[in-house]
Amino acid sequence: MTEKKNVSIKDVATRANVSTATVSHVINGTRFVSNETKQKVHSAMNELNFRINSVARSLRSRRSYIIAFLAPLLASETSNFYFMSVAAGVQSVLKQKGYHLILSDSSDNVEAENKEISMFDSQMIDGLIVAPASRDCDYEQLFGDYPVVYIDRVPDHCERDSVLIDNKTATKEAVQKILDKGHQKIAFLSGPLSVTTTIERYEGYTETLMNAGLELDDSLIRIGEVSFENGYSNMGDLLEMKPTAIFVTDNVMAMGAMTYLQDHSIRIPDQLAVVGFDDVQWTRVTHPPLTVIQQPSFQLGVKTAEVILQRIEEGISGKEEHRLQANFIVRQSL
Amino acid sequence: MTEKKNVSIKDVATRANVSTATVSHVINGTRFVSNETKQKVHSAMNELNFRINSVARSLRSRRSYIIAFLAPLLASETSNFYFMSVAAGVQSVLKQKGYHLILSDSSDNVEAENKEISMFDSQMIDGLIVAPASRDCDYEQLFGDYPVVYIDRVPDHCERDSVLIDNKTATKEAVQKILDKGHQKIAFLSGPLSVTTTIERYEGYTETLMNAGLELDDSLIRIGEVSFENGYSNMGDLLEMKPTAIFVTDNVMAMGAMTYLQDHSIRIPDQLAVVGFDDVQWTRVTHPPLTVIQQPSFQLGVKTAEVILQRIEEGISGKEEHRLQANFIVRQSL
DNA sequence: TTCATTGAAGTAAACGATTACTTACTATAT
DNA sequence: ATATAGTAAGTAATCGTTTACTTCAATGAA
Repeated sequence: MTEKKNVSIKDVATRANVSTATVSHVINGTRFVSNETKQKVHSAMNELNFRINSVARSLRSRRSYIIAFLAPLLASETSNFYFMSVAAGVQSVLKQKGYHLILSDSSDNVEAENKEISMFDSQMIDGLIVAPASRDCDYEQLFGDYPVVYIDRVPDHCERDSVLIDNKTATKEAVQKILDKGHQKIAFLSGPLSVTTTIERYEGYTETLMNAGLELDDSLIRIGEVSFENGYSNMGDLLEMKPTAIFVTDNVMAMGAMTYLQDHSIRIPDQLAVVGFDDVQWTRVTHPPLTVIQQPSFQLGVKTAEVILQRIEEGISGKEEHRLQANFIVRQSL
Repeated sequence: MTEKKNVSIKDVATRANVSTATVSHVINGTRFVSNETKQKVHSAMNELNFRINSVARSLRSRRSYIIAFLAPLLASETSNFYFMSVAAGVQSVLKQKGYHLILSDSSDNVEAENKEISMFDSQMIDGLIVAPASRDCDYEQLFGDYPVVYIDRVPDHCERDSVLIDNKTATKEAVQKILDKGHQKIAFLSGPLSVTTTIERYEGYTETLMNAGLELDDSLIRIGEVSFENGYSNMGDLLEMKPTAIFVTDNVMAMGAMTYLQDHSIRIPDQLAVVGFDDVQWTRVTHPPLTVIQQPSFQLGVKTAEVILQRIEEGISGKEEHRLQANFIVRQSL
């Protein structure tokens, strides 16, 4: 790389015949500078093609304008882009405010996650947005001196702000809709109950059935690792219990399930009604298009960004819970 | 935020009764330090819960271990996750090497893109990976003093390394396969020819037809903004020209097109054979599953990360073109 | 005329690491 | 005994900003 010496604020100051303090204040608008002087400084900056060194700035001002987002971004084989969409929402807000976003992948694995967290030191980031991989991990001791906001899920003893989807309400609504269609044997297919998100959905399902005076039938409930294959095979198993409807809480598993149904020419919704989670692209082009609970993923990111930005501004961490409502998207699979 | 004073290398040095230089060398392994002293330093670091300040480190060492990825990440309404998948590939390599990734969205818009580039100053990032929004923009003057690698596409007068998909070869192979099935009237649906990627695909299509001794029929060719709606409506228009097969170069448009075909109960591949681009999730669950050209998006990211990391190591920018081969995934739509 | 006030800009000490240069000591060769 | 080389670690300048504190001149009041 060419050893171009960097143009510093000092060079600008010399050229404009002012002090570095003045240059800095012109750049940041942090104190009054006469128009005349401002002009001189601006000219000097242009002539020298000055670019501020944000690292030096961060060091001194203790602000980096960088926020980290830690989530299972690259997770499963059939990549789950849910968090990417969330990230897009975060990004859209930060961008406007002049912040940068660092994306980190936790692989939904506590160790990888902890390692990532310790890679961020307090000076490097102004805040952290995290979708915790585990419920029982003492995150507090890992965090540095910056605001933290949990997104999508929270650990057991949550001491921070959180922005979540109202999973239980959404699930209850969906299951109720299924009941309203006259179904009694409603299967439930889901990922492991190791994150609050899944637990809430599970509770929504069981509570709704119980409220309707139905017995819970364990053989209609399948919980397993999230994967296409798992969705596919579990669908086969569940079908033997003769359900008339199925509710799938994860879109990757749902895709496996739908593929199974398609491979075996099961007519939807006649033979089996299907309701899924997440309004991902493919749900619109299946035959028939899938009825789903749509999580406002982008909005989730937007809200989270807003919350963390405010905390950064205030200079304090908080412990507020924000819930976003999901939408029930009616298509033809129910 | 609590005004916790940060533990610095100085505090560690004092506690361990050594100099800051020694502490630094212990941390970085940059010169020999006796085991005894190393021990003292490590103990002191643990006792004080020392975390290195990477900002100060960057300032002095002129290395940030941050690489930026600038691409149309959040692009269209029906979010196109192609670049997210590429980012995942980049990320997987960087993570191993202790680098961080900053994701920036260009919105495929030159102005937004230029603004983003100028937000990165030379100290902040060690390298830039960019999918240029435009062919005719003088990027060189915008870049700072770091290696740059173009990904997926290149601008007109490319002076940098690039990592690309061999679009032309892939397209030729695909179109040839369509011809081999006996089709003569092959429609072509694509996004604007404003990026090299699309141009190469267009050339692949025309050349293959010409090589086969067929006349090019402009009425079978549709080029327009990338969107679901555009895919949908263009599919309708094209159908009037009675093609027996269609090649769609963009997955968002393909989704629109497939939806049109499904809505109008066109039998695939009997009435119309379809070949798409990108092996995105939904192509596996359409009826029938779509035959596509699969771009090794994750691998593209991996390769790019490797290239830029090497340039950073070498300290020089280069101008090499790397091409990755795409795969033809045969499913039932052809 | 003198002193206080205000306005505009300068001085220099941080921020927390890295690193070129120097030092102090030990061991070996002459 | 002295010069020489080698080993382990210390000193302090430096990276490029921000910012608390100071300065200087001009203005107006007494």
